[in-house]
Amino acid sequence: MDYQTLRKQIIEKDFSNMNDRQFEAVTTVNGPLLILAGAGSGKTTVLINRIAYLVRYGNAYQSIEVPYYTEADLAAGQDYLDGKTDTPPQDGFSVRPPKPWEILAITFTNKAAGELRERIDRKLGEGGADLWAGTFHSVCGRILRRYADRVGFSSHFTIYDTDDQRRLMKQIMKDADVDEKMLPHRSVLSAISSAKDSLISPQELMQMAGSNPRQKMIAELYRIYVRRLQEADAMDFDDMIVYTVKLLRENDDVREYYANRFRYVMVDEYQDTNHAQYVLIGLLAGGGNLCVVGDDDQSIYRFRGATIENILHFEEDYPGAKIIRLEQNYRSTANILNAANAVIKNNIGRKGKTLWTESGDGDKIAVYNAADEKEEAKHIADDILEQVGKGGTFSQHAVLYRMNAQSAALENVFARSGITYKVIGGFRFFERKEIKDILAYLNVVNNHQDGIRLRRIINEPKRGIGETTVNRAAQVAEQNGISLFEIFSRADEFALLSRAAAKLQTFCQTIDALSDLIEDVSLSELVEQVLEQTGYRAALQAENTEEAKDRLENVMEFVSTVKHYEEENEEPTLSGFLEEISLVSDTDSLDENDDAVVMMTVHAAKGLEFDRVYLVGWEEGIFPGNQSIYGGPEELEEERRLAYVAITRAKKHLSISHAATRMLFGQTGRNLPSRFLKEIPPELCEENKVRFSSTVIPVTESKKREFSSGFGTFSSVKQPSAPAVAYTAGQTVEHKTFGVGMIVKATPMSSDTMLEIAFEKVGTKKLMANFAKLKVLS
DNA sequence: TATCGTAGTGTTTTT
DNA sequence: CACTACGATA
Repeated sequence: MDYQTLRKQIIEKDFSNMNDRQFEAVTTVNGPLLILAGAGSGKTTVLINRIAYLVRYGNAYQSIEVPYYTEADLAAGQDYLDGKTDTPPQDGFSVRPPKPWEILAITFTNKAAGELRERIDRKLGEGGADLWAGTFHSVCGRILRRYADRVGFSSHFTIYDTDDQRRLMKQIMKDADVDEKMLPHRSVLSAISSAKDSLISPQELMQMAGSNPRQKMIAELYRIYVRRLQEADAMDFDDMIVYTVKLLRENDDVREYYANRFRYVMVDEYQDTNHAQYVLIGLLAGGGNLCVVGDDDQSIYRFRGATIENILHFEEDYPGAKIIRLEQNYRSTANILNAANAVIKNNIGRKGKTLWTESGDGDKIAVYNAADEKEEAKHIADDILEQVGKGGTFSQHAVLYRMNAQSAALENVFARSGITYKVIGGFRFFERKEIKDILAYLNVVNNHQDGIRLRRIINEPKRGIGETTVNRAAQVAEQNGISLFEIFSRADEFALLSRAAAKLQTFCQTIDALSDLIEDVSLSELVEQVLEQTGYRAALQAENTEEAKDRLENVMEFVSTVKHYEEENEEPTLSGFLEEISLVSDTDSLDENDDAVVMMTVHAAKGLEFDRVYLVGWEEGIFPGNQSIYGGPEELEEERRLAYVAITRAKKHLSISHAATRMLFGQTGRNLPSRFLKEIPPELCEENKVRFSSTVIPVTESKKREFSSGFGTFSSVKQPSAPAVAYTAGQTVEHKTFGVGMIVKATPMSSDTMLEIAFEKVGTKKLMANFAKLKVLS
């Protein structure tokens, strides 16, 4: 057997766990490639294998005649990248396989990037850490830290979040005397954001505005906003993309450096890229070895500028592009998959594909009509407890809703039922007031120009520096083109500020002293010093209320976050830390090691999968939401894609529910079942599997008529009853399958007792006493 | 200047 | 409902 055939065989064996399509996707590495990957088609594995393939074999499989790489080639490649020679690798293709640091993988979350690195490490033994993997924002951050000066920022520029943007815009509009009633800052910001997503400059927006006064005003505010951000040495999320594009467009050397460095570029979730990101990808993937992975049916971020056109026009944008479709689903049962297919086929604007699976039908989809949102929650809680009682875990369950506000009703019931749960998204740790305060301090210490953060903390804790003082100082700063901080520190020079001058200058000295510490002291020590020197901790301690105690605890928690960061990073820096926490996404914090039911929005669930999924609030006006019902067919199609994403999260069991009446935002409304529910063929569903609810739900006459087919007619309600045997912590028991164990915790619930038992062989499990059929040994 | 109270307001989805 | 923003008062 000749060498090449042998080699081919080795590769085929190495990736023998891939199906034919997947194998093709893994080994097609040269030139543009679009992988249309349906939900659950194993695209993550494909991506990982593709990188592993590249690093191990280069382009060997396709261009078998290219000689096996030699030491000399390696050296040549190294030299090339070090800029010692201008000769690119021959034919534009690599002769030697690329190194991990020559591969760029853009993922949707930081967590996905981390997993990618880890799994590359596991597969190749090493090298994962060198891989450039991250979200658009973190990759841009990394590039910008290095070249920010080329676009007018310093290397430790600040990142403004939505709240900072809001504050800044409110200030700008106040300065410009714009009436918020006519033009809310919210709409200005969203207009600016979509302009940035499309790479439209303030000048261009002004031109586009023509004579429309409202549009002209927005463009003018945009111009000021951009300037103010630059003065503050700050970027918002959109800026990170915009300025990276600007950097690469205007600096040939930088563009060439990255385009040459990244010989292979991969972009996941391509359907959710916006125009700016699209341009960025084009600039980075100068070499043409671009592979994008996406699913037009899962495009759910139109509201933040994502355009499905990017995926629909990929072939035109990159001539000669190859398209590979992955349509075999390995995640869900046939019933779940068919339901998803049935729903999405009602959309018109799509590439069109039908997922199939070899797995069996599985459970039917449980459809449940609840009286109201409380009953809906109870039903789910009962179902989860039943599963856990049978030996299941909490963490295999997920509840998905359309908006964060819907979590409250579920949390209430879950907490009372003794269900361990975790809410992803909503109010985040880093959005708490006390945390934002400390972050503001750190940001100001890091960057004195940061006026927005400075305003936040100048009188927190109270220093007797009021709004009037700050506004006066801001005016002086604006007139002289000096930063607010500098005015504060030179307060004695201005008559207007004489009254507060001493206080202002003391404050500035404290900040300056803290800034001096950055070089000499560890990050956590710096944070300690900030808490100490600024009097923030002392002020909280002095308050002596429950709330202050709570906040103090959160502050401590924050300090341990800092310590954690220090341990995780080889060279921890203040700006690095601040950037990292600005860019964490909600799902990054998801840890599948703790056993808890996961609750989150459908958006947040993208890319995740669970054995048992509960979709709540499938009602007209909720899902699809009113906005989309009245917002035109495009909006509705996006909503349907969202439904498709929701359904395809489930592996084994899917439950969809809707409530006849729902209390939301303080009002009780009646909603009809969602149209998406009607799009699922009835034969796949099992309607209203009536169960014994643990509590009496009062049903009024009028309501009874509404859903007589369902809950209303079933009036038999099981009374809460104590379990046959009373269990207490400390008892030793025997379970049929788990063996002998000791009860660690016994939590009485409405009609049963939840037991936490430490088994000798299988570890700690949570069981329901009535289900577990335990034998008491002692 | 700080605090308290009330009125008003807005609520998709997120890096 | 829950939060914020603003205005009146101490």
